[in-house]
Amino acid sequence: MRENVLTIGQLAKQAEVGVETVRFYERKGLIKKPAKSSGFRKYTFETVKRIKFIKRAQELGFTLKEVASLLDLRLGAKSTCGDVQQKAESKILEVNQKIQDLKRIKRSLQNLAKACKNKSASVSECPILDSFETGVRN
Amino acid sequence: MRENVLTIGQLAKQAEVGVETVRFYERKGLIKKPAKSSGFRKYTFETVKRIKFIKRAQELGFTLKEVASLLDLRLGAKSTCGDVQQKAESKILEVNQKIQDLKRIKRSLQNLAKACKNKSASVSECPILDSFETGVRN
DNA sequence: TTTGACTCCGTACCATAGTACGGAAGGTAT
DNA sequence: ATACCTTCCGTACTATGGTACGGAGTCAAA
Repeated sequence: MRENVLTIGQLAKQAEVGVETVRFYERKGLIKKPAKSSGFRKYTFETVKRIKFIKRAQELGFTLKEVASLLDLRLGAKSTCGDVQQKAESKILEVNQKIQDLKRIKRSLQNLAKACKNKSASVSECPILDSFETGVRN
Repeated sequence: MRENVLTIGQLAKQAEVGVETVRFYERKGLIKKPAKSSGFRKYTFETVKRIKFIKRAQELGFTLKEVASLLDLRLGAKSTCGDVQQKAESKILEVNQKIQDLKRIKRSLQNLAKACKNKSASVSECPILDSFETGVRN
């Protein structure tokens, strides 16, 4: 079996998930039903990418439902170009907000590390809680 | 009741969560057990911040366990300054990686929106799946 | 002082995202 | 051909992060 197709086990290994996870994603419509040969699923490497994307997007705080909507943006046969563009732009705003908030957390962590280095400031005064306060300071 | 303390209901409203969520966080050790007066929990506004931080950090892909470890960084009575500094710095790396990955997703979405605007490129060719591919392209 | 709203606590239930199980059938190496 | 591995499918179980329920106590305003 070396013809550019993968069994579910090989796919799972490449994508660093369990076989059951692949079938779970299929049931949830996150990956499309693959061709089958004598009842066995046959995947292409495209699906490896797709699963890796799903896993990472999850770690970035998107639910599987949201990941699905990210992935479906491009192949909505029924959605118009304008729809897709609009959805993409609203996702961009959302992503931007996440980036900003992570930067705040990062700055808080940097302050904490610095305070700790100097031993000058009391560590228990670390402003991490203020990360999302007021939106201006910090 | 206007003395700079909050009942659990007032706290929940301020923090935009349910009362049950507050009690859940308390059970999980994410917020410390508050003072009680005649059996009723009394909170300060500090806890509002704390809960908002928890909620947002979750949306950024941290589990409650991870949020706890972020919050506990600063008040580890038993951990040395060096420990805290090291942990903070490893969190910073993690946060940086999230930021980078979100930027990739953002660029993919921008390409998608642009392709859609021009109608020149085939939308189904959107490279969103390549976001986490190879780490160089994109 | 009664009424209504809020709180107490424990327990039970829920959705999301998997993970495990088990028996049958197909594929592969010796 | 025999073993062994993988896959098949359905169902059941798990962990996380809440959400709801129910009966009792408390508070505050009319």
